[in-house]
Amino acid sequence: MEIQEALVDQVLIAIRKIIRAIDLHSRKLIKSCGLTVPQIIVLKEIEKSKAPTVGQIANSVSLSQATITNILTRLEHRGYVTRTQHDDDKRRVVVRTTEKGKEVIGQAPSLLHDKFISSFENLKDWEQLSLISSLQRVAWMMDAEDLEASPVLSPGAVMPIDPYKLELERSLQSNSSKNKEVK
Amino acid sequence: MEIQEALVDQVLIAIRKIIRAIDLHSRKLIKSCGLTVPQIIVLKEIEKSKAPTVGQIANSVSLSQATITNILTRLEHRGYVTRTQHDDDKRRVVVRTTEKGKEVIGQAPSLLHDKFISSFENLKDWEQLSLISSLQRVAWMMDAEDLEASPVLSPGAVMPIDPYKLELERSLQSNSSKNKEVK
DNA sequence: TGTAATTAATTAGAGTACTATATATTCTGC
DNA sequence: GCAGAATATATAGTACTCTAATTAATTACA
Repeated sequence: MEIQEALVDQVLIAIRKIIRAIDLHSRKLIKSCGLTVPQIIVLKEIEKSKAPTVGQIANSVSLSQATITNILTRLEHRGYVTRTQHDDDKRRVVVRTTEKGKEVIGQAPSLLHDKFISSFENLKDWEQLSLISSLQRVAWMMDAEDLEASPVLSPGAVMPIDPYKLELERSLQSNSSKNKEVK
Repeated sequence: MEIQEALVDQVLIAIRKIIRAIDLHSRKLIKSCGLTVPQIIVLKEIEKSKAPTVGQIANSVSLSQATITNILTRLEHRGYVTRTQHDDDKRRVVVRTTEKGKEVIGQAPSLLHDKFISSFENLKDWEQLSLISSLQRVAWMMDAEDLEASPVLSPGAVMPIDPYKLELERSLQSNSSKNKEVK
């Protein structure tokens, strides 16, 4: 029982270290390319799904609408995106990248530390898959809370892991359509 | 090569989902107990290491000193902690929990989702250890960047995993000294 | 048709987190 | 003892993120 608690603590500690590492990396990017990780993610999403609305971006990148509005305001001020009213539905705002915006994403660096990426690439295949599977599993276990009235988890039931295997396989099959930002 | 990039993307996506889940949970805590996760972490740390200075707290919880000052200001306003000048070295500020502060940590809920914790506890032992090992490994791989002139990573070298085994074992041995916040 | 409910985006307000800078204090070397 | 270096904390400024409330536009239904 106490061991369980110590282990759960370890989970939180490890996650907070990861969060901090990602945040620090994001701040370094500001100096090297003038954009933060969230800004690059949003810019890329706009490029990927041509001329999306604010809400669509929010759904795609899993952030609140208010956050996207916030980030877009900054990107717009720097001339990387434009906001125009939707023709049919005037409540909607259509977002597009400018030429300047396209240019800056083209040369945007990797969203994860170079050291992490090289370390990751040096792992054996099964180790890579195991890492990703673990991360996705944790993400899923945390996400479950929001699914009110989710499928019954009987006490003692083993966590389903299949969704992640599926997601992983899907990503492997569709990777040819991904943009290359990692050299 | 392209598969590698898709996998690295999967890592970032999974981590961002985890970050968001933790943030959302933290915001829910504000309603249930009036404190956020970082506030609880800081409060607990003050309790644990009796009367620490601001810098000591920052080191213990791996946040910048400015962030701790920020959080302490809020905790002080609500009467959960006090700040007093150190007797010998007047640059230092000694932080202590008030009675009100001790009370509120006593009834503070878990820092991770209940669903996550119950899911985690239902995992087999090796699955729990595997999850934690993966998280710690990711944290380590990301942290490595900050260690300028770190031990040479020859191209093709396998990532060392031992530091985490050690950390894990240490936590298992010392868990009896941990406070019980998870029922 | 016209009001009510819904939907889309923004605004307001708060918390976390950083870097860089300022301020106060202590230590060091002369 | 005192000027300059080092240390500890606080402040300023920025960005991300959320929820809740507002504004504007569309849809539904009576």
